[in-house]
Amino acid sequence: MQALSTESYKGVRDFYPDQMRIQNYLLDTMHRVVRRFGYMQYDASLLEDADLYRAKSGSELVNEQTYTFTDRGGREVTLRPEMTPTLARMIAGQRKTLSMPARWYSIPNCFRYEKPQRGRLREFWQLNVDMFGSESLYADAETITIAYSLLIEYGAKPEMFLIKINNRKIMRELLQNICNLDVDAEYGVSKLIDRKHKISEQEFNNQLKSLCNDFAVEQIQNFLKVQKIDELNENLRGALGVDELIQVFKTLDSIGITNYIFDPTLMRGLDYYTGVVFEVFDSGNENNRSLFGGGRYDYLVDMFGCESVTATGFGMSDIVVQKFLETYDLVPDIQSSLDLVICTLDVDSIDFAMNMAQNLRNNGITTLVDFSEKKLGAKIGSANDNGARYLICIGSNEVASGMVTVKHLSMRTETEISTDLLGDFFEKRSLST
RNA sequence: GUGAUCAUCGUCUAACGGUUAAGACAGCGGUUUGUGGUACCGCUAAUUCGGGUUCGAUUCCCGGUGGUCACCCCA
Repeated sequence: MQALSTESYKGVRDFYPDQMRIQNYLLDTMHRVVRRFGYMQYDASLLEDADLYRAKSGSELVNEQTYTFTDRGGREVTLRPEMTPTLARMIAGQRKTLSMPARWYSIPNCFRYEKPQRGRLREFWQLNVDMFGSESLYADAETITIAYSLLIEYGAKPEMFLIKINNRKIMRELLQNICNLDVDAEYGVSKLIDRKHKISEQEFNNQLKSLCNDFAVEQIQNFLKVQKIDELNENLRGALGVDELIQVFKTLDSIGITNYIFDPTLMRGLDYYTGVVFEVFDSGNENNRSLFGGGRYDYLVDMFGCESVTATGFGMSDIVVQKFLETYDLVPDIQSSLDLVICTLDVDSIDFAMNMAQNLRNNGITTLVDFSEKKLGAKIGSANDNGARYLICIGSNEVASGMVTVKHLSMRTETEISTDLLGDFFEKRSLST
């Protein structure tokens, strides 16, 4: 019989303890920062009815880029490729009873059937932060502030990343009302602008000319050259989207966030965005890559047949954050931690040690009993490697006398104490060190 | 999905169309039978899989698998 492979399934990761500590750090930081803004956690199953994604994005996506299968009852099931449709479903389901605005977050694992690459795997964890039921632009500003705060909390400096901001409404005003494009042409131009940085100037202009007339081409080219919001030409200055952005920028300024720019070329791929959109970029010279982003999507809940609920939010994947932190050497060296390791010196002392350890654990002290038959020196070494703060050896002397020697491993000090008093000893110590 | 590129002990590296595939780290054991990781010695452990060329393939060729890069897509 052929041996089974020890490799994990294609495109997913095993989290050995060393990686799990990092993963926990990444996710714990997300929880901490987002809760600090008053957001409440929700979650759902990773299984969803495949129709949920068909409704939103067309069947091609569902069939080719998701894990979709038929269950024993003949239902089409999809492993969630993202959280937003699930969230919209949950919001719609409780539409009448939720108090708005609702500030919700989640860190689901999501699955995409794609060819894996670095930073892009088939399973990933994605922080989702969303606010429902507020059409205020302060909601958009708050969302961007959370995104900013997360990276700062991870240890990033503002100059390490750049927040690009745009408003879909400006583009819609330009393409629909000023250039008078039909729906197809508008869609084509949008996709083209999204790809602008990937193709040459020449190529871009050629494709643009094939999509719309000379007047529109000139308008669009002029618009895309704009560097600052107040440089927008007369036609657009009065547009609703411009005023909205000015207000969001004012709020960001008042908070002290300076590493943002207005970027007229920023589209974000998603069709469901309706207003302010933003995307955070690594500002390092080598990889100017997109880290994550989000924006306003006011009509997504409509597909559940209920009253519209305004919404704004963003998503951020664990993998992208980790790669970003690695390039700036910001991944902390996290040690596992143990309050105490008890080393047994002979087999007859193990029961005594086990009993002692259990009493300490009942007092909330993290205690490991090393009952292996290794040399004592090796046991002390591995206690150190495991991040233990204190060490106690138990042999026949200790069992007979009830007195133990507590070693503080890093300070190399020893304290002799009765086993009865150990609970108090650690309770006092854990408060101080 | 398309194209490119890579694949050697658990990890990082070395070597070669030909005798037993080398080293370091890690792990385990010993020198040391109740107290600090050291030092010294030893042990464990690999050519991704399948096919082809060849007297002989880990090496060359083809294919699979997996990683990486670009495209596609990026929710």
